[in-house]
Amino acid sequence: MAIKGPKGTHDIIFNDINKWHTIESKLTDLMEVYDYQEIRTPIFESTELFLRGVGDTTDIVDKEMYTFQDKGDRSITLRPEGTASVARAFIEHSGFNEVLPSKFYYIGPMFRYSRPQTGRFRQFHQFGVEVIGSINPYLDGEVLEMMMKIFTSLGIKNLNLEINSVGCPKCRPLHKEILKDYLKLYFNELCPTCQGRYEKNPLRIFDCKNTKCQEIINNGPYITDNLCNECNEHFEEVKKYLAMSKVEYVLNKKMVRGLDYYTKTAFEITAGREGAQSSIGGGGRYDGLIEELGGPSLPGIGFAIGLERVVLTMEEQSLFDNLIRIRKKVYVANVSEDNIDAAVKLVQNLRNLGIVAIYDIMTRKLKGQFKYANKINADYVITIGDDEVKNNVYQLKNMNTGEQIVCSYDELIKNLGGE
RNA sequence: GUGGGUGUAGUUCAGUGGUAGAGCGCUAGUUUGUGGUACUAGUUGUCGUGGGUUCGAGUCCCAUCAUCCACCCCA
Repeated sequence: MAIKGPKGTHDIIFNDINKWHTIESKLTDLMEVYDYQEIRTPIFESTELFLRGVGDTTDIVDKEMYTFQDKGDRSITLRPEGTASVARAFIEHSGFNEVLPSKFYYIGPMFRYSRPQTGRFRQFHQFGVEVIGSINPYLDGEVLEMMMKIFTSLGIKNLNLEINSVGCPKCRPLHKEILKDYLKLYFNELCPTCQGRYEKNPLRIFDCKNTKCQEIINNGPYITDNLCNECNEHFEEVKKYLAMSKVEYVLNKKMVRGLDYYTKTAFEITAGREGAQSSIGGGGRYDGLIEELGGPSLPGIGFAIGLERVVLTMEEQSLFDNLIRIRKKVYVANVSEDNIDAAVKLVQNLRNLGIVAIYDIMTRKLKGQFKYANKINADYVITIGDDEVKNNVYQLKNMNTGEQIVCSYDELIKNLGGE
């Protein structure tokens, strides 16, 4: 039995890789425009980083981490998300002594041990952005606007941005008490999961799908009603920026995100997929994280986009159909084996001019070579035979129009767009 | 972690307990130096794996593994 890839992993192979390249190049282009720098951190870290950074009441840490002991008996974890690593690297390299804010983006694999299903893998890929060092609410707005621009520039439709404010260490504890006082009255009616959440993280009850729990929580106090002045003003400014930038959003007072480090602005974005795994990105502000991880008290904000879900959404919306290949492909065919060396030489010359060129390495007959050229979507086929070699001319066929001309080397290069 | 579906060719899938199949793809051919269409031929199978029932199992039963879908959670 042949060995298969581990559960929850997938290969990006054959034509699929073009989809990823398309997305990645769009992303890196945009990041340049916004003047963000790429950061590459290791894909494994000390387990402790995630325990402290992501939070040990989260499901991610609780049950989804790939953790193991290495040969030096260190506890290692494959990163389940990117923010903690970026924060760690920022602190470790004293980013706070450099010009602020630090603006990073990253792209790479993440690992979570969960049951795979549509749009969910154990090794999956995220693109993410982190900005450290500014508390300005306009930054929240800019980051949101940028995230939306990523999706719209890829052509993705039916986007739905939801935002909320989850408060800060000043107002959230107070709100939690108010919420708990309210929930106490209905405690016995909550589902078992939510009864457990009551002590550990009552805000998460908002996420419950149970209709009874929803009924109870819908009539309860919302965090946005109990924000401190600072958080409230901040949130108002964020919304002002979004209105100014014509970024459409829905205020979702019930949204509470699954990671402990979020403060103030939190957001999530979906793209019209029905039900399961419709979320293609999310993020928020994390003003306490840098300090929590041993750095100075600096605010931060970021988001992550699930690339598998972007690919899935783009496939569903048929957005890969009209990908335009900018570089033309030239196939150099030989009439017989005697002409192969001439074909090779031509291919080498074309390549030196930056023209994409290939020739037959399967010793196919001429007809077979044309079939092959057609299959690989060659734009041109140049045929080399004894006549052409003798007369120093080239048969150039445009595979899209079917037109074929005889030309000199200079004309050939000119036709192929070379210098 | 919970629940459901499916495992047969590269792929998508037929296959009533009795000789292993089709479409697509791929490879080659259809006499002369030219693709897409058409036609012809070929295409590698421990029918996921291990047990059981049976004269006989791709088919029925059990187990196991894999995979897909949904829940949970998230991207």
